[in-house]
Amino acid sequence: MNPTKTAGGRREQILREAARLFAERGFHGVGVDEIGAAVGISGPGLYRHFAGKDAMLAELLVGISDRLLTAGRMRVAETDDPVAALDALIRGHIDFAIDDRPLITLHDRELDRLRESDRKLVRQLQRQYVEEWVGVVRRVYPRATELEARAAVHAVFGLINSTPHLGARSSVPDRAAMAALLRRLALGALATLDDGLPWTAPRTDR
Amino acid sequence: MNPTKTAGGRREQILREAARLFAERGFHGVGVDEIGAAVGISGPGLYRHFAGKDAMLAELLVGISDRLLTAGRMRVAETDDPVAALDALIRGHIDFAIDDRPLITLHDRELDRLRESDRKLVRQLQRQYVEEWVGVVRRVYPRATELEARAAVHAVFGLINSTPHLGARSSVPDRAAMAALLRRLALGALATLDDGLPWTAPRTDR
DNA sequence: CCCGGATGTTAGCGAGCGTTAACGTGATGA
DNA sequence: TCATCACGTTAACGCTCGCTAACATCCGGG
Repeated sequence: MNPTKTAGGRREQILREAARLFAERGFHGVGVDEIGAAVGISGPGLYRHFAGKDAMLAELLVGISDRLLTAGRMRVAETDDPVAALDALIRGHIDFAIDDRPLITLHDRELDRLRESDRKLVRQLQRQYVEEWVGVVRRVYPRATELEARAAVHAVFGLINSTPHLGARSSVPDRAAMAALLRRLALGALATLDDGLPWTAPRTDR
Repeated sequence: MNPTKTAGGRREQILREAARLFAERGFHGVGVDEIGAAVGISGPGLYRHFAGKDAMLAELLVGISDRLLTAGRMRVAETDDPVAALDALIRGHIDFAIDDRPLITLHDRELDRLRESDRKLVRQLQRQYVEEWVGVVRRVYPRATELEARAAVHAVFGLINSTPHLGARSSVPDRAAMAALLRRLALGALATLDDGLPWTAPRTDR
């Protein structure tokens, strides 16, 4: 048993390439032949590892949602300080967005291509992840309403998940700088939840 | 000539429905028969108004990119105060994201389905729009580097464009509140560009 | 009155794609 | 030695889908 090229490794290799292709050209825009070619086999050979094209997408989306939720819960459970928990959530999500760009892209783009049952499962996992964030945000910023907190959490997801849109150009900051910048931006956005309700326009006199 | 149901009105109606369907199920996930059914005609009748399915997407994406850029330039040109210009850009983008959700969704999701020439045009318009933002941001926050400003602008786009992901549930704030919240979050995120470089972690003692 | 353009309709073609069928091959182990 | 299994291959089927062809209908103007 070769640990680097076992059957499980093959599956993971296929999933990795499929994720990349799906993110690049969309689920319907990628043929099984292309996925096969990306891993050195051709076309229908994939059916020795997966029940079908749909099954690959389902495994990808369920996997990412589950990992996000599990990691999020773990980070929150590790501390009693809500501020530290929020920071940990932000850092974790940023790491994920930077290191698994294709999956993040698929996560909120190809959800509707799933079978009813899988879609429901993914949505449930996503919702629980959001709830984890909302709970922490409301503890850090008790003046924010439930609706505000929820919308703000989604907005921060959009902020962090914007990373893939920058294209892998040379014009992008390196990993550490990018992560630090995204963290600052996310914390700065959420910090406005602490202000009084009639929020003032930015001062012109700086 | 009936101004409400002229030929141009028909085209716009088709474009509106096509945008909605493309945003819901993806470009490849929608058939021409569905688009036709959405406007009361069936299937190939669309070819009296558009050269093909690709042409509809192209017109949608070029249209939205052009409108964003034009409106952005106008707002920036209307004032000499960079802070006011930035606020105007933010407000304008928010209005767009809230009022034209399908188009915003398509804008950064189905770009690769275009012919080379159209894709190049859309990318050019998008780039110019980003440059408009980056220029204003750098005037407001001169301590930010070019790369930081550019990444921050993309992040703010992601933040504002997160609106469609909230689903049209009842659990979403009304238009005015949502717009105000997004504006606060965007301004709060960008405000961190003004801080000293070694950005401090959020204080625990609040 | 009737011509012609605008705007639809249905039937059908041709290509692409996901999937299955049938078959090959090399390693494993009783 | 040979049955078995894991893992691929190619051929082909059936369905969907974008698009075209051919034909209908309404309607305004000479």
